[in-house]
Amino acid sequence: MEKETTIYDIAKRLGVSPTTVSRALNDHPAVNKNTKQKIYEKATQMGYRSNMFASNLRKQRTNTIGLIVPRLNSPFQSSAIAGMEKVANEAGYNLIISQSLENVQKEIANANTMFNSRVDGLLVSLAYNTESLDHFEPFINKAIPVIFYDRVAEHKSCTNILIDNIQAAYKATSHLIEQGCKNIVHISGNLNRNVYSDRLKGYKYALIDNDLPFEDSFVITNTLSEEAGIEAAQQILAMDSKPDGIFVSNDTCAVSCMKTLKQAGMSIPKDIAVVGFNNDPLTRVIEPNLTTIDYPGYEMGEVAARSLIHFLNGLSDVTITNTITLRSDLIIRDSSLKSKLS
Amino acid sequence: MEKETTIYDIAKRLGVSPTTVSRALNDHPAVNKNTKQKIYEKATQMGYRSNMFASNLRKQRTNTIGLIVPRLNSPFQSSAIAGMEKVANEAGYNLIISQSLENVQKEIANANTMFNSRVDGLLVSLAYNTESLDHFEPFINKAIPVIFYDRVAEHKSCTNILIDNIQAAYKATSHLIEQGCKNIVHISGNLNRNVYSDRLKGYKYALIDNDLPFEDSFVITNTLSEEAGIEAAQQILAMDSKPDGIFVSNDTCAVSCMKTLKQAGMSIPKDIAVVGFNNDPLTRVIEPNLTTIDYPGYEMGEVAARSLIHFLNGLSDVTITNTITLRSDLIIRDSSLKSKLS
DNA sequence: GTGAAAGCGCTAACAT
DNA sequence: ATGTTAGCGCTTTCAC
Repeated sequence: MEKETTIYDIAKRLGVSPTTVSRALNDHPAVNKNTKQKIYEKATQMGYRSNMFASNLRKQRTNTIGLIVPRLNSPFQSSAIAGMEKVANEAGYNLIISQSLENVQKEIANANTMFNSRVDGLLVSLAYNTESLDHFEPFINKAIPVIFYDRVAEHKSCTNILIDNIQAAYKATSHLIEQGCKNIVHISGNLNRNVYSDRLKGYKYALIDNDLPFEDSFVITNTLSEEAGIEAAQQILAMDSKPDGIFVSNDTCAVSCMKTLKQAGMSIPKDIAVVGFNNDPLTRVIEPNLTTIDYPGYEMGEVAARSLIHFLNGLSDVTITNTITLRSDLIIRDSSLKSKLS
Repeated sequence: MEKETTIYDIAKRLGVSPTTVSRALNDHPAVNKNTKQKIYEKATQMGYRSNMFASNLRKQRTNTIGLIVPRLNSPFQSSAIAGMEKVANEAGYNLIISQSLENVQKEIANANTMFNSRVDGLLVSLAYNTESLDHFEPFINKAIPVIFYDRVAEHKSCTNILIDNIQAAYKATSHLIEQGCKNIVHISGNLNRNVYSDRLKGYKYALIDNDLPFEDSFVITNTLSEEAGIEAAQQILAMDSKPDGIFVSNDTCAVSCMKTLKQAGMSIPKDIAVVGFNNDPLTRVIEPNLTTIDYPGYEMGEVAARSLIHFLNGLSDVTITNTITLRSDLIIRDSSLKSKLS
C-alpha cells in the first residue's frame, strides 16, 4: 500500500508552501491563476486526495448530514431518502442513515451515534412511539439544526416539514361524503403521532361540516400494517350497522383491508367505498384502484435536505422557520367512485 | 456553544496523563481497573464524546462503509439497505449511501466521492449500463474491499453476492411448462447485467431440457419499468401466434404487463400464465396474485454488510471468496396455476 | 501501569 | 499573492 500524497508533498515538489497548495485546492480567490493551475495539475498527477479527517478536525465541521427514519423500506421513506440523497450529494454533503425500526430505544441510540459522529445537521422522521424529544437536546444545545419531516413533533428550536394532514384528510372524507357515504369508518395509527391525529381531525371536521355524526366506535386505531388491515376488515365485517365508506390513514393498510373485504364478498365501492393515504404503487394495482392522497415523498426529502443545508450555510435560521407545508392532493380512483356506478 | 471536552480536560481534572485517559476509554487491558473506572465516570460526568476525526486521522481508518445503489426507492434495494444498516450499525460502522440513478457517470462520481471519503469498504449494486469497472480500481489498488451484490460483475479482486439467477429462472420457466405452457415469452432487461442475462439463460435451458424450441422473437428486452410492461403487453397482443405463458425478469414490469393484458380481455392464467421475479409487495395485490421468485433482499443486505465487515476485521479475504450465493425460491400463486382451473 | 513526545494532514491567523 | 506558525484531538511508540 503506497503512501498517500499530502499537500506537503505537492508543496515540496512545486517549491511553494503547503498553505498555498491548500488554498489553491480549495479554490481560494487570493491565489495566482497560474500557481493554481500548476498545483491542480501536480495534484492530479500525484494522485492526491484530500484527507477529510484532517480537514474536518481542523474545521470542526463534517459535511455530513445524519438521517434517522423509522424504516428504510417503505415506498414513502425510500422516496424521501432518494430526494435527500440527491440534494445532499449535489451540495457536497454525505448522508449517514440509520433506522429506528419504530423503536424509541433504537432511535435514542441512533441519535447518540449521530451526535458522536458530529453530523452537521439532522433529519428525523420519528418512530411510532416516540414521545419525549430529550434525545435531540444535545444537538439543540450545540446549535446543530434538527429538522423533522412527516412524523414530526413540536419543538421550539426545530423546523417541521409536512403536508397539511388535516386538510388532506378533510378532502378525503368530504369526497366520500360527496359520493353518498353516510357511515364512514376511519382507520388510524398511533394518535400521538401528528400525522395520524391530524388525519383523524380532518376526518372529524369533514363529518361535522356535513352534519354527519362523529362516533368513537367508527374510529379503529391500530398499527396500520398489512396485518392490521386484515383485522380491521374483520372488525368492520362484524359491525352491526356496516359502514358504507372507509378512510384509512395509509395505503398498505387500506389495500389489505380492501382485499379482506372483497374476499368476504363485499363489493367496492358499491357496498363500501375506500380511500387511502400516500399514493403507494400498490394503489394502482389493487382492484378497483385505490383513491388516495398523493403524498410527495421525493419532494419532501428534497425540501428537507435543502432546508437543512440552507441552515448550515447560514442562509436561514432553523429556530425561526417553524413549519414548511407541502402541497398534497386527492387522487380519485375507482375504489371510491360510487357515483360512477349509477 | 460551550467547548467540547477532550481527553486532556479529563486528564487534567484527574491528574493523569492524556495517554492513560485514551487507553482507559478504549478499554486497553494495561490500565488499572480503578483508574479506568474513575476515568469513565469523569468522562460521562463531563459530557465527553470522542472526536472521531482526530481518531480517524490518527488511525487512518474511518469506520465507514460506502454504498452505491442504482436507486434507493425500489422494494428490493430498500430492503437490502435496511439489512445492511442493521448489520453495520451493530458492528459500529456508519453507512454512507449514494445512488447512481442507473447512470454510469453518476456511479463514477459517487465512487470518487466514496474514495475521497476514505470509506473502509464499498458495497455496490451496479447501474443499468455500467460496463467498465475502472472506477473501482482506486479502491482495489489501495486494498479497500469492494463487494458487489445483486447487479454484479466479475472482477478478480471483488466478491459477488447473488442468488443463482439461472436456477431461479429455470425453476420459473419449468413451472410454466409443467402448467402446460408451450409458447413462453420472456421479458428481460439489459443483457449486459448478470441478473438479466442469467435469467435468460435459465429460461433457455428450461425450454431446451423440455424439448421446447427457443426463439429469439419470444424474448422481449426492455427496461423492465412499469411503462415497459405496458409496451411489452402490447407487443404480445400484436403477435401472430400468441404465447400461453410469460416469464418476466421483475415484478414491476410483470404486474403492469398483466394489467394491460387483462384490460385487453386476456384471462390470466387461462389464456396466459405469468411469472415474475422479486416477490415485491405488489405481487400479492395484483389479481390473480403473481407467481414469482422470492428474492431475499433484506438477507442479501445483511450478508453483504457482514461479509464486508469480516474482511475489514481481517477474518477473511475478499480476493479469495469469490461468490456467495443465497437461496431463492419459487412462490407459486394463481397467476400461473392453469392446472387449478380444470 | 503510566507518561512524554511526536505526528496524523489540514487550515486559519497573522505576517510579509 | 504567498509563507510561517500553531494547533485541531487523538493514538502510539518508547521510555520508565
